Amino acid sequence: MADKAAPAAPSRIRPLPSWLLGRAAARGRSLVADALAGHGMKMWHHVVLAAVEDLEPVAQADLGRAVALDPKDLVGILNDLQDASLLVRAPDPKDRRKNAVSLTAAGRRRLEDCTAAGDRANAELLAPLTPDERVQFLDMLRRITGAGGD
Amino acid sequence: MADKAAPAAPSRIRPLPSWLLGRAAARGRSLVADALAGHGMKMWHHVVLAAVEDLEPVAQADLGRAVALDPKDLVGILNDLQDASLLVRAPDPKDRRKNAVSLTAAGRRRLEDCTAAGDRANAELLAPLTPDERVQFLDMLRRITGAGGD
DNA sequence: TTCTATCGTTGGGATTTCCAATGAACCCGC
DNA sequence: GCGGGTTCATTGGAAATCCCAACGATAGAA
Repeated sequence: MADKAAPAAPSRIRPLPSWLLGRAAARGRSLVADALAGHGMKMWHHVVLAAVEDLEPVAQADLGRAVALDPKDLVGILNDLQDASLLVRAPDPKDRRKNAVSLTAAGRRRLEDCTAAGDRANAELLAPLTPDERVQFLDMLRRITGAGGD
Repeated sequence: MADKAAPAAPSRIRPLPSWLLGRAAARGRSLVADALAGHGMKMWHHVVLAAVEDLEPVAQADLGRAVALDPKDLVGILNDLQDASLLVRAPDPKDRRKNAVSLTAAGRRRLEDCTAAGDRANAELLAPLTPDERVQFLDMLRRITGAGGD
């Protein structure tokens, strides 16, 4: 468990915020991916499932725009989730081009499981920070991501 | 300029630190990539060039371990950098299996350019933070990446 | 009607990341 | 010296991610 000696990055690279940020994000993604894998889900499955909960019933195009996912990739995700009976695609009587995507009861339960798993992974991710620091950290992240503009 | 409306992530996903971290890291990578592209470089080109500066003369295997890059990918990066006359691979007389990788004068100049470009990109990335916050932010990132353990 | 745009879907390309195998060269113990 | 195991640089390719183009079907506007 300790033989994964992470060598220090080059001296010019190590102090770069973008580098640290990339490393931290990679750790976060790894933790979350592991947690979700326990429920047979991947990150985008979780994201799409959560988006459907927010917007249901929702057309695929709107869904894709909501999560900034390519329509092609969304089809694959939705196929996976529908094959697992976590959501359904129903024809929209108002517009026969559209699929009204909605969660199933199993989808809602799975979403709860994934949310719990994701929260645990994130708790582990932020474990090195004090509660006050976590609040500050998230606030800084929101500002950096341009939550207010661009 | 405002038609790049970034839709809000799902309510269950948006507050996740791992999600924010991923978004912030993506922004950082994008900014740095754009800055480096102006010098015809990519992120790994910059990282490898900086690692060579730290370790030269260095064998490729050691270099790969230092930056945690797959040997195959390192070959491609080194080919690019050598084709651009930024570094040289010299046979190691002590061990004929090894290539002693060293910077050229042009490589050193390019590294300075990339460092300046990277610093500018990172300044833009952290622009929303006050100087004090930047110090705190980097400290938190270092702790999260497990700079002190794991 | 006809023209334009959007829907879900399919196909494919570019990029990144990772693993396996090769031939050459090294080191160690005999 | 000489085998056995290891490391070196390199090659080949799988898998995942991301992005763009096009299609038939459908809707809405002129």
